[in-house]
Amino acid sequence: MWSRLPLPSACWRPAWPMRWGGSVYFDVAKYNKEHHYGKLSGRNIEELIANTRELEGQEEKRNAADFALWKKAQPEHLMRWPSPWGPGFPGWHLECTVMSTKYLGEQFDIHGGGMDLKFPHHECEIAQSVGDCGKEPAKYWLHTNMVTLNGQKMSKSLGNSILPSEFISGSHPLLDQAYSPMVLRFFMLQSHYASTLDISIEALQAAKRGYLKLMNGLRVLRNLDYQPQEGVSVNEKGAQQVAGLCDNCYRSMNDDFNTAQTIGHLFNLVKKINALQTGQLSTAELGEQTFTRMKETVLLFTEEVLGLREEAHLKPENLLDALLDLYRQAKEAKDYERVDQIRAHLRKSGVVVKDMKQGIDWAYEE
RNA sequence: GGUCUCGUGGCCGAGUGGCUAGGCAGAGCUCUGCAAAAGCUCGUACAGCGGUUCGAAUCCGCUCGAGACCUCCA
Repeated sequence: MWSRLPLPSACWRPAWPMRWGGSVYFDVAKYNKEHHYGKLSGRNIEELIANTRELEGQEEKRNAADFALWKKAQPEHLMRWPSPWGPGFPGWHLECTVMSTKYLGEQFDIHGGGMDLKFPHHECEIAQSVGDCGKEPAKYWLHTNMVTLNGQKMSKSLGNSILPSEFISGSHPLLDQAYSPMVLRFFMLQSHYASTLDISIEALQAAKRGYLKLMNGLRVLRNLDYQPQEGVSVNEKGAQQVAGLCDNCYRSMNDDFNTAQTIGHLFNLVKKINALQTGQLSTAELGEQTFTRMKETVLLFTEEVLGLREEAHLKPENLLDALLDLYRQAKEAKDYERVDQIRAHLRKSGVVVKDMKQGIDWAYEE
């Protein structure tokens, strides 16, 4: 991969790197004379150096805050590429900088990552980019907080770490069932990205039901259309309330991606949608403009902005079994009109019913 | 030890000085052949102590508790 990327020689100006043996380090102290190393995580270099302990393998650095740009490959090292300093491999921070520069340019809009990467990794990325081209790599940094499990940090040593794939399959002793990707997404969006999120069975179950409630609302909404009614005028207060909820969706997302609050507003709108379905509220009371706006807003925020979509939960086999059961009953009752009806319905899905001596089965229509 | 974050009702989780967050669970009501769904109503929460203020979950201080980073590897 590295052979296809612009290699460091083009990337580094001689201002801050310093060479040592076959490795190259970034001189943080020197950089800090002109720029603030630590601006992202609110640190200053004096404290960093004062608080650092002596560790092995750091003899090559001028001081502990320096970081490797290019590391000399030891003979047994598998990763190795040629460079002006001999065979080696890029430092961790440089990998990211070179890749993002190649694919996103010298400066891009948003750089995400867990808050554990804020220091030192992202500070180093900033220093490298500024050192190289004078620009900070990202306009905005978006740091997500950590996830805990039953109030404890997930870690391998505690034996409480669960892989994403294990959530989805449900194959983990700490899980009571499988949780689909959309349920997990909903679960995470219910908290702010910068807050810690605690995973527990109770919380996951609650999220699953909440997600299904939202999806049911969406399904109802898709089938709703504006119906004018004679003698029914727009309820201004109610319409304003709905319009306000639509505004709030935008407002909360614009407020540092407050997805939790946005979901809250969406649920308030789902209440209105359900009331419309059961006739406790009419679209005429809402007014065409407000109704249309509500429909567009809810679909936009749920599906496009939050990325929450309906997952197919229905098992076609079960539905087919149910229909064949009705078919069998109709046949026994000699209700041939109904029998033909069921056959016609199934044929629409490419399924033909097979009446055999041994019983009833089905096949794909050929 | 240093720097920083957090502690909200049974559970999860928004909210940063006065205005209903929301979801799940629970109770009651309406609707209903039964059941479900849905709607309405309810619990009056902000770790503890003290302070600032007309007023604090929200600001300040202290205490207790939880967590992150401060070093390597990625």
